[in-house]
Amino acid sequence: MAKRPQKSFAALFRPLSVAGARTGRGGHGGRGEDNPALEAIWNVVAAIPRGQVSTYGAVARAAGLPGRARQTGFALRVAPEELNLPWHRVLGAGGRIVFPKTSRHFKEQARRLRAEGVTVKDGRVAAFALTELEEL
DNA sequence: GTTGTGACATTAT
DNA sequence: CATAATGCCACAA
Repeated sequence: MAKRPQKSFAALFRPLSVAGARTGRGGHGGRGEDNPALEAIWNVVAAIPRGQVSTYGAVARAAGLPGRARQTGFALRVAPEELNLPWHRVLGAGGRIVFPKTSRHFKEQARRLRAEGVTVKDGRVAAFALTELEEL
């Protein structure tokens, strides 16, 4: 049966030249993904313990980027799967999933969270599952 | 260099 | 609780 290729999340978005996310800081022969901000965010996200969830704002703050919650989303969007980042452990404010309920990501994220031991109800997770990420 | 958009947050209505 | 508006900052065209 020919089922749809079902591309991965990142594949669906296809940010195009994402690899060159570097803000054109060219110069000295460096590699592309040298964005400290992205790396910091990835680092924080990867540091989220299993069974716990965090929010974009908290991750951004833990990454050293207070007030840049959106950048957290951007970082995850361009995050290569090779990093195996638990993006599903990152939710919106109040532990609310930012994806539309009818979206594929929503179900996938909820499904994964359940697998982690987190109770998801109506696109929300138990508040006690939220972590402050006191990174540093 | 300007405009528009975004895997958000917060506050107001 | 839902929607609207505003803020905030970075990236893309």
